[in-house]
Amino acid sequence: MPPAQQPSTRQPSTRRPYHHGDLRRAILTAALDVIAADGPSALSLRDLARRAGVSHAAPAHHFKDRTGLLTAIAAEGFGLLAHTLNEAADLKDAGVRYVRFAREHPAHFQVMFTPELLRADDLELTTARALAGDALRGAVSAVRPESLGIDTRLAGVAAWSLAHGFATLLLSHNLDGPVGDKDPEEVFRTLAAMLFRTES
Amino acid sequence: MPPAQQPSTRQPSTRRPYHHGDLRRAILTAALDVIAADGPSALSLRDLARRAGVSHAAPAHHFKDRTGLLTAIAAEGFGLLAHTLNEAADLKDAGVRYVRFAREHPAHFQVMFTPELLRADDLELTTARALAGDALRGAVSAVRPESLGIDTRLAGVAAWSLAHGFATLLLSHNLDGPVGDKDPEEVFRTLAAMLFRTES
DNA sequence: AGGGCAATCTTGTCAGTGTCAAGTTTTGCG
DNA sequence: CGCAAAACTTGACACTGACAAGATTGCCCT
Repeated sequence: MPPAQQPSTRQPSTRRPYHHGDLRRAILTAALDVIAADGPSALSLRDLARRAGVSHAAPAHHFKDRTGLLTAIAAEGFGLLAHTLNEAADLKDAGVRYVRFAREHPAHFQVMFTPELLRADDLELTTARALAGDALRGAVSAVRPESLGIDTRLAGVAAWSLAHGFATLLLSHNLDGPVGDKDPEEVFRTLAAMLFRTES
Repeated sequence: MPPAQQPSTRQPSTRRPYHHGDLRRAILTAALDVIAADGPSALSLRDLARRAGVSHAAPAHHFKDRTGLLTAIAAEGFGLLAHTLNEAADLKDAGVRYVRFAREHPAHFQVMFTPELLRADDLELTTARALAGDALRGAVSAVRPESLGIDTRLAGVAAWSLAHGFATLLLSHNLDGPVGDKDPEEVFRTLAAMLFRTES
């Protein structure tokens, strides 16, 4: 179908306005849909432009590149992740939030950890990633050092690996068998209890 | 440079022979190089053909598709992984071998766990994946059930998540800081000791 | 030995894509 | 009010994956 000209601002006239209104956001959400469904390799700037009802070169004005679009997505993802990790009660809760983030924002998650698709030196990306890193380290250092093995640094790597591996395998449908119809977050809580013999 | 015509079989004549000799393997290894360097999205069938010194349509005869090529890589990867996991002494050794596999075959590893790039119903892929799954389950069930928490199924998920997450984060250069110049396999051994309070 | 068939590889073509350059419309600010 | 910049369009170019049809070669079978 012809993309149903949405004025979305201004005149309710019949013809599509020259300016979209919020093209940047429209392209971003369309891209997230495509990536969540078929992965980043299925992403086409021209297709996104068609979905938004604009010309094929319009996205370039907001993101410059295909790489620029993906970098913006990754930066947004790290921001969202940092936000939810900062509200974690303890380390286990941080892990659960990590898994939940991957499930609720699969496109962000996938792009965030595919560095060859990103502009590594992008400022927004690096600062957002640093924020997320701080949040993660904060959650790790909050646990009493006696309860974990030797090094808090290594304990952080262990926790991150467990959560990241679980989330990744979950998204790639490699845990459909073992997890079954159980709530993945609840399953992860059990795994986390195996790693750290702490409370609950 | 012009791809240095390698007769590799038959006449040492100066002109390149019509048949390549082992084009399938040549394309595969070239693809692995490209993927290891710049990820699957940088893969171009025409570029691989140029590297092998054949025409742009030659690869299609061996792999049909871009998807077919990636599926063949994934199948080969699962075969290699199954082979090394079957020789593991115990669960921790299986984890170490898992991480070593990811480091020695980063292209295989990346493609194996990117299902949207693969032909899901391919026979060679599904059988190879099943073999690898059996090998993993074998390594998990070898450990005495008392030493791990409750369910062996869940213990397997925990071990797989830890190894997979560590390998993934390693390949995406997210552990360059924490691991530093230490041997990653040795670091992982420490993490594995945290998960399972078993021997050594 | 040799004839023919299938596997392998080539050439040609088409639609689709990312990116750049240059022009057009609109917004907003001095 | 006017004008510069932002937002978007049109056009073009090189590149890609895929398909079709033809050329070359290895190999099997009698």
